[in-house]
Amino acid sequence: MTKPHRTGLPKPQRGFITAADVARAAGVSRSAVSRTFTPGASVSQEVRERVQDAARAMGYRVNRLASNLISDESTLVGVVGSNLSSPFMSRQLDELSRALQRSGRQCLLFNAADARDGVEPLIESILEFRVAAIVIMSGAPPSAIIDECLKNGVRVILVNRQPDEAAGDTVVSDDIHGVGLVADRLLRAGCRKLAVVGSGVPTPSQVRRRQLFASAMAKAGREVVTWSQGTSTYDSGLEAARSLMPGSGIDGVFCTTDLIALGFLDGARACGLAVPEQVSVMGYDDIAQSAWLAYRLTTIRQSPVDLASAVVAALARSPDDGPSRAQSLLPVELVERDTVRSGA
Amino acid sequence: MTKPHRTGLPKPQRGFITAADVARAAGVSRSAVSRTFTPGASVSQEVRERVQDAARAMGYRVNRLASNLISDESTLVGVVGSNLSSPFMSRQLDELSRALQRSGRQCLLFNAADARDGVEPLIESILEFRVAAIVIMSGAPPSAIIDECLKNGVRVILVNRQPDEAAGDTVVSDDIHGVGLVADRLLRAGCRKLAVVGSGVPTPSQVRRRQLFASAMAKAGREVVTWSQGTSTYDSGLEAARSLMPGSGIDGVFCTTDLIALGFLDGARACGLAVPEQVSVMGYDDIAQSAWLAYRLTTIRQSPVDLASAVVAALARSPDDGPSRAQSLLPVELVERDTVRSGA
DNA sequence: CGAAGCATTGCACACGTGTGCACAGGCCAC
DNA sequence: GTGGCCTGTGCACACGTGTGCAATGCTTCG
Repeated sequence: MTKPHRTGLPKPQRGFITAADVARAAGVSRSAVSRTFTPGASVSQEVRERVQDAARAMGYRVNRLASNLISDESTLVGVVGSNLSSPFMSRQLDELSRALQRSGRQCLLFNAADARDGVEPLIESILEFRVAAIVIMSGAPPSAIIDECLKNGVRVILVNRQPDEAAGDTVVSDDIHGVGLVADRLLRAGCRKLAVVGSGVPTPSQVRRRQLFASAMAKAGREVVTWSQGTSTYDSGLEAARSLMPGSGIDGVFCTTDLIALGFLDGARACGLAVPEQVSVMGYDDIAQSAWLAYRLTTIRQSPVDLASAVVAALARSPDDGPSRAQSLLPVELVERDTVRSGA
Repeated sequence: MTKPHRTGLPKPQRGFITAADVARAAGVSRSAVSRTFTPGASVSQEVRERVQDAARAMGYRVNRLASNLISDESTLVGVVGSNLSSPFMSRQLDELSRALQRSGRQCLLFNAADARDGVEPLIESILEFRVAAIVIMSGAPPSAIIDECLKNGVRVILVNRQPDEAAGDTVVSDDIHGVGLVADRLLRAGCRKLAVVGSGVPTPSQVRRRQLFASAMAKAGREVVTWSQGTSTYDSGLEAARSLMPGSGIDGVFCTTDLIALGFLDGARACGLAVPEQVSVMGYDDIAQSAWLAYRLTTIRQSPVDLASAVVAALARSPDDGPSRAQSLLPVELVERDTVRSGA
């Protein structure tokens, strides 16, 4: 059912005021109205004011659908993510959406939580809106569809995804350095028997951190127990501590995510283990909750603000240079709190 | 700078495939292509298959900008919120975006965090995209602009806002019942000197809960101390406990938000107060962290899933019935944990 | 005073799609 | 055999906007 053809009524009840309406009211051509709202266009001061007054009075707003349709320069950015309510992801989304807005873009959000058959249909859907770019913070898009995005002039930015499989710009946390800091700190605390606790879901950062930690410890000649089950949640950490720790002799634990680490801390305490006297625990991300007095988790900080800036910077790069494959490494930093034995 | 006029090249390098391209390749008219992708349109099986094959091969995707431009039936929903990284808000956004997607809509997200001069310019910007509706989860939009949305056929749904000031549908948590549960529970625990702790930002739910609690306690003849400073964060709760509790004799506290309550708990413990033996503490929202072993906060649950359903239901109501002012009350529920003395 | 330059404005086309209308062709019933 | 009905298809218009091109009027310089 389409909009009924403009009736003879002077003011159509439904639908928005168009530039033609404003032009008629201001006694100018429609072009003049369009130029009034186009920065840098040539309009006399007098006409501009007349148009602006009429537009204000009538409640005129440029129709960006029509505008984008013709100008081919969209300010829409598709963002796909899952676990939007997890502390780290929600923080990332918060900062990203702010940065996008500050740079004059809009954020078309797609939640991948229900995407049982991958993010591909989501990306298809995003492309229908002719976005300028797609930011993927979750899921593993097949490289075929990424290539198709790029072919159509849609930038693709992968956040913490494997960069070697597909094209597109990549923004990744410096896991090598970060996990190195973790390994150093736990060794300095004198830990002899280590564990790495992560989720069973093989997201790129999960497996990467686990492998980096294992190899660093192997190099130092330390034994490492691996626990990977469930999802990346507080409950997983809780269960890990309960079923892994009692009588194990483990005295140093790296949780691949702060959220897991906090659950692990509570689980360890419930088992009667003293942190950090008997077990040292480290996390990764530095979510807000890690600073809470009940936890004071020693962890690795990666800054969502930096991530947002990096994404916007990647967006700003001229797309005419062809499908770039630039990778930006985000700095990380050790945050000392109270869950690792002092290295004295 | 507009797209260069279609050159003589058989395959334009930039930009998307159009329905006309597909029609040419499949040897049919452009109408046939359009009808193939329009559910319920009349196309023969043979043509449909030929079109679909060509479309798949060429990577054709309907341009929803052009489609929305003409059909006037947008599936885009503007969502404005702030504090997107707070546990409760991020959970709400998570559920809302999922529910919107499940109902075939898309979510255009606007972060109001940087909006120093109100959400009005944000709403202006949203309207330029000719969204079907706007969901406002934050900020206090002037009723003038809400009326203008409605006049243009854009539904407006206010989440936990004051419904009496402006038109538009409203979805609110049942604060009256919820705060009633809080008051009952604290009285049943035998608390004699109460405090209500909230942020200094006068959001509707903040002031509402504070007032309801104060009047309920006044009715029961109990003294109530009010503390409202800072924002609705963990740190506010922490500071409140430190500067309010020592030597005050307060034995029952209602924090208007779980996040504040968790900070308050840590602050109270830091002051050497035993919870719930010396102080009973209750929150509101039931965020995930409240169930963590370090806190086990007794609180009021309001379900973000219910909220999302209510918003989608409001969206589904026919807009032809004129600007409705329907209000849906979300049920709340007492969650008993360990921060309130047993009522025995 | 005339010519040239410049600012301003309107016309007309383009963007990509949905769909009413007319028309063609096949099928069925009388 | 012929008229009526139904299905399928193409033409053409509409949606609201940006902008190149030409025309107009004004200013300035020689």
